[in-house]
Amino acid sequence: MARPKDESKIDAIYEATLRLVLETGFNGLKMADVAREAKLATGTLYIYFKNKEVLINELYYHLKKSKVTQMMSVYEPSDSFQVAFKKLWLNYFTISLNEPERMKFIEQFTHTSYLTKKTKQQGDLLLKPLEDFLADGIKQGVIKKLPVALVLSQLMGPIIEIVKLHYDGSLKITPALKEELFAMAWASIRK
Amino acid sequence: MARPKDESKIDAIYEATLRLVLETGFNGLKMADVAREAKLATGTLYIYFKNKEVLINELYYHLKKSKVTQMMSVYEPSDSFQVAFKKLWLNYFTISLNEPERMKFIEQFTHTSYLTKKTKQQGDLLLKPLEDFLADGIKQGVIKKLPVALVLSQLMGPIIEIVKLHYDGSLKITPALKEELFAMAWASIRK
DNA sequence: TTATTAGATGAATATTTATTCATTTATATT
DNA sequence: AATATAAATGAATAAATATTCATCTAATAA
Repeated sequence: MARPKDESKIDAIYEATLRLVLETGFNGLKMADVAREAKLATGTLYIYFKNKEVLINELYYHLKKSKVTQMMSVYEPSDSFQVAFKKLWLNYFTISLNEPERMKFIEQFTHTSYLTKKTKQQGDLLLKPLEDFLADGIKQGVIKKLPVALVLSQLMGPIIEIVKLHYDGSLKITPALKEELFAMAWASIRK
Repeated sequence: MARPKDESKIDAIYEATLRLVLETGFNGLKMADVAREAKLATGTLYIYFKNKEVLINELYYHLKKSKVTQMMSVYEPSDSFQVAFKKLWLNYFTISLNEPERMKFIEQFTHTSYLTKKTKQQGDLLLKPLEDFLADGIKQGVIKKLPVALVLSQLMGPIIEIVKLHYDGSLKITPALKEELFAMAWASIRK
């Protein structure tokens, strides 16, 4: 029996934080700036997020979850490994190019101490379906027998770097180039 | 006719800054902490570096230069492309594993606004010999015909990710694994 | 040996910024 | 409508920190 929280504010805060964090990093992020950008009073921020650290951790999980969900949405278990792999890779690459901010944010925090152990764990958990998929490829003898984490690094690494180049404006990605990059990724992990 | 600067202090400052920046990022870096860690008074820092931004920019260039120099030191022009490529790749990978802090620092700042245009330019210039080497491989028809920046991303990307895994303690790199990773890198860019 | 000069010091200053809280406002229930 | 409750506000507070500067110290050169 009172005024309800306006859930749309959470999205506005997330959006503002994402944009500003990429400019400044965690410590450079000003709560007052987030508030202004999200069109709220600073005090209102603290109704939705206990403090700056919590805000970052929740945004991290939110972004990682939305990204992984979007990526896995094209997965069809009836596909062969190769077909599914290509769908997933192209989808992931396209998503990353289209939302480089989300990718950069996730990438920026994954290996830092701003994330709590719990957030890291929860984030890693999201990748489980993908890891299972790759583990199956190894079991089938279609891709190289290596630690799954390493296969993931081999696949993610170039994408991260290439998206950054693209983001900086120093590289234009054509459809043909995309195909070529997929071929390179596949060549590197296939048996 | 006066007391001379103690150049060894620069190294101490660099070392302290590197260690602390990896914990905290640029904005989290406290000049007072740098001074304490380098065993100087805070005021002394400002004798050697005009301010925090200059310190970071100079350290970035210093680290990138030392890394590239160390990498290129194994290059012998008389080697075939393949032989030279393997030497360079293995050397770069080993160096990165041995000095992950240096790698992480460079990687952390390369695509951010803390670096001045000038520092970025100077840093890019250091890679010229490597780019020439790769361009030659393309010309010889040994590796895929693609923008050199993209070939570099394809090669650096996995290394960066794998070094982070190793740094976090979640992956041990054996000599056999190193060979395997080289093979994957080569498979991805060979024609 | 002594004068000169620049390095070294660290407390003080000036600025920035996360978080709190007294007050106001809007909504849901009665 | 009236009331109760929680959201919203933004100025005030408290804490942190980059940089400066008056003072001291040590090395050079005459």
